[in-house]
Amino acid sequence: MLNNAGQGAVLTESNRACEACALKNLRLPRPLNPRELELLDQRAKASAVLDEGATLFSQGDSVNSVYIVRGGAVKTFVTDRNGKEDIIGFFFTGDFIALESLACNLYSMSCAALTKTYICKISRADMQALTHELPSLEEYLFLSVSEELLGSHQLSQILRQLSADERLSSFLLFLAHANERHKLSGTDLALPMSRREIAGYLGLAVETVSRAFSRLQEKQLIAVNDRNVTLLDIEGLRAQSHCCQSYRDWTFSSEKPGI
Amino acid sequence: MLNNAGQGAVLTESNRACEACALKNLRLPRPLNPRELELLDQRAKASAVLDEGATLFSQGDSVNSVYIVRGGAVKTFVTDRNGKEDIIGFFFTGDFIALESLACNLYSMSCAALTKTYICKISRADMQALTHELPSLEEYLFLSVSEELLGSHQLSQILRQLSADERLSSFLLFLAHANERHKLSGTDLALPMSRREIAGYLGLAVETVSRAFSRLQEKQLIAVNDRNVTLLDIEGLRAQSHCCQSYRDWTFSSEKPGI
DNA sequence: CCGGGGCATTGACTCCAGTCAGTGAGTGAC
DNA sequence: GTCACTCACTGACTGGAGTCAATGCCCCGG
Repeated sequence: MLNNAGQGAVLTESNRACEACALKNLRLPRPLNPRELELLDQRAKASAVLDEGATLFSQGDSVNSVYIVRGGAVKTFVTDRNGKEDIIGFFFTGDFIALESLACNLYSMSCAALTKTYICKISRADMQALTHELPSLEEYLFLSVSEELLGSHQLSQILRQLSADERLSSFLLFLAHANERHKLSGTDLALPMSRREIAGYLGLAVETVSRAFSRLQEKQLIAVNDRNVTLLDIEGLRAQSHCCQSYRDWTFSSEKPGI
Repeated sequence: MLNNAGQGAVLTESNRACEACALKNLRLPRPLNPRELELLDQRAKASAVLDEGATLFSQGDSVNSVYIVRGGAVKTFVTDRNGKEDIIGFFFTGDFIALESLACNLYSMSCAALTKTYICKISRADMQALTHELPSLEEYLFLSVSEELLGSHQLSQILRQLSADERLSSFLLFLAHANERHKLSGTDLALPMSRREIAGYLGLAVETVSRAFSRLQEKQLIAVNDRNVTLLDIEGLRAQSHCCQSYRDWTFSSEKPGI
């Protein structure tokens, strides 16, 4: 099912592209200062290129590294007894992947690429050294995971309260938000994930996701062309997803406090 | 609805009970070392006693402190437009409450006591000072929030996949687990929360929770007497809740790695 | 070229959980 | 004592989402 197994995925040592790369685009609880960036950059030598569908790590693998998406998109997921994938999260350029796994020895989830994806890798040992050199990085990690947790609470709320159409509206707004963070269109979305993956994330059946797309289109809220979706009426979508303005908005509002 | 409002709840300065108190029982990603404990202890002077239903903080309040449950139980929640409470989490003796809120200026949720509850309070400034004196505490906080996040993933899984009976089974096993952490019975549970609160946590209607209790009782898996529940067949319950052995088990397995 | 497979969509049917309604027990105010 | 209120439970009905099935599209390989 997944080509290109595991940790072995095309690692190119000392890939100097890192120097110019997207670490600066790390999703920010607060901006990294130059010194933090420089040190991170020095450590983040090893990188990987994942083809679509390739696995970065699997549930049960030991946690030896931290990964950052330098470009592209990945999903984290667990596979239930029926073979259905339960999607835990999507990660885009600049995101730490499953940072919270550092609290464990073994991954409790798998990670695979949605599209061709470039990964920065920092070994656990390097990360440990870094956080000792640079206490503010530890704080940064705390803030990052905290924001993930706040986002997860919102997802839980969505899963508890919202109908299929509302869930999909929330999800599209979340993607639009992610797009905007990367200076892409906030209305024209090229979904990197399949309907099945959306279903696995939103806790719906594939057919239900498909029908929800159709209904939102009928309501003139979006225009759907396969994986290309145009948001026609952001306010209408926001109204649909009432519970939360847009996924993760809380966590990104106003300036950032320290601990 | 909630008696006894907010931050003002019966703060007794310099309550020396702290010295002997439950900070040692902090839920552990790893044990705090004696120095960490001592420093925490010194700072955690101010404490609060909350009557049942009393609010510790409300959505929108500014985040000025960290709170730890010294004894009792609290819920964190948001109230939706229909006045229904969406329960985000339950916290018991030794737990940090909504630690991830340190990443924000304002609370994105409210917190209220389920029973008479004793709270330790550490001001944000003290916390900041502490983490500078004691870098390993920062790591501790990172691990704590990471584990919360891993737990939240499991909850999301529960909300996505499981039927009402299965959700309740998972929840009861989670409570049993929490009980065991506090050296209480893992089979005889005195639920500190109402059916409505369980419903708000599991994303169900109150009536559905009630019916789920009845069905689990019919199946001889539990014995229900109002808020006193006896788990008769742990393995049967575990089978019901298939997705995850027991809520948070992942996060508490094996020894604890550092970053 | 055609066949196989995955993806997306749509329709028909089923069923679980929500809603509405009614009951009884317990508690607190007066 | 009564009244009002909350909590827990149960029954009857409804509806939204899951399931099963069929279709069309596209891509890849032989």
